[in-house]
Amino acid sequence: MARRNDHSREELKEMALTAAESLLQREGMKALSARRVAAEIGYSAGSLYTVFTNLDDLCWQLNARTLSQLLAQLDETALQAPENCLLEYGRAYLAFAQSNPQRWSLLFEHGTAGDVTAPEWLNTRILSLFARVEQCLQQLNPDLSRDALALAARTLWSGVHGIAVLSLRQKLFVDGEHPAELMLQQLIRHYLNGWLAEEKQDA
Amino acid sequence: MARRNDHSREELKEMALTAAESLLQREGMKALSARRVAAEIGYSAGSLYTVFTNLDDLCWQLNARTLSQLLAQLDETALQAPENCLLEYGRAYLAFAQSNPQRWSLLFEHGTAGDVTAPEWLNTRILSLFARVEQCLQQLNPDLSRDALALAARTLWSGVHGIAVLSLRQKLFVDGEHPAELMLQQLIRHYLNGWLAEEKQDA
DNA sequence: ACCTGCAATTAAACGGCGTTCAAAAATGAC
DNA sequence: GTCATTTTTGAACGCCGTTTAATTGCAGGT
Repeated sequence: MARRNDHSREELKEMALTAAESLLQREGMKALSARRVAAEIGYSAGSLYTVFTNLDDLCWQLNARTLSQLLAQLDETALQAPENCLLEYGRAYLAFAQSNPQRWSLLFEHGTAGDVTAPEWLNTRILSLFARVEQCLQQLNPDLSRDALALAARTLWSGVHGIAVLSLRQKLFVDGEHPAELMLQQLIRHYLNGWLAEEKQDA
Repeated sequence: MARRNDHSREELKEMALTAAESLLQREGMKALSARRVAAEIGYSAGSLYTVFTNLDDLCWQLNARTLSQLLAQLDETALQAPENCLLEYGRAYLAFAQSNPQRWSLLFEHGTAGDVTAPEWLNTRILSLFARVEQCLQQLNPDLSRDALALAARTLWSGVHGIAVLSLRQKLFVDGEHPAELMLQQLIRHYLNGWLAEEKQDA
């Protein structure tokens, strides 16, 4: 029996999340069970329910970390290459998905079934991703309404996301060395071209 | 006990798939279990294993039907509006996702975990979706290599798919009546504009 | 009508799951 | 050392996918 005060509540939560991440990466979503996570940190399954309300809660907190790490990586690349900001963001997004397939899958596929919806504090982090894209777009096209900017950012990023999904699931069925990278370049280049051309035309 | 010869093997499979579809639509992916499907058609769970190798198999066969229905709906709209073919395809794609959220989710999220991969016969149907998009693109730009066409089709369709995913999962966080429809229009218009402009420039 | 062989079907079993909760263990205060 | 308090557990409940021995129902021969 694990002794009390061996670990504080926060420590326990931290240990559980770390173990869950490792388990997820090693053995995939199917292995991510309360019993196995507990076993990995030397506690019983019931103990997890003193720090998480249920397994969904654990997953969402895990997803919050994943999202933080993803955002951090986006910010890193942005510093290195401010001119091609959007392309670098896209590359980082795809790279993250490909090097962390399981965590990325959990991030976008958990809580999909039934009426369970992701908590707000998780969704706000997704919003902050869009904010970065909006910022890039605004630099390219400064005098544009907030709404139009928001819509353009979401449209472009849906495309990037779609490439990441289908590439990761191997549903593209196309030859070539790095098809996803090529597609990303084409999407961003062509979309921005069309977008800028149209906005210019309006002005 | 269900009597033998009440239903042929094929009938049994048909009944199971229909019941599974109904169950999926009514109660979501979590309710899609062997025991419940069997109960709905008055058989025991074990009987399903005489027509399906396992639950994954059942899901894939269900997905094959979903895909067929999706393709059929795409073809319908294509007949009605040959000039705006791509936009109509996109609308039909989004509409299908929104009116069949559970089946659509299963189609793209099943078999995501672990090493289990979708069977080839299922993937070939996805290919036939890309073929339709390629055909549209070829009409817009007849003298283009097969490879370039394939890549453009997949890039554009990844975008449409991304809009469908994020819209269905309510991860867009944007106001307005039909944001997905607007985004679809923008994506296709801008991407095609940029694409055509660039190809013209090359020629 | 009765048997018999065969195919269809089931019930029970196995191990695993999420979740709950009474009981047990470990602690800090006195 | 005792006791109240907090932490942790283990067992239980009702699910799950899957396998398999046993049972049931049917067709054909006599």
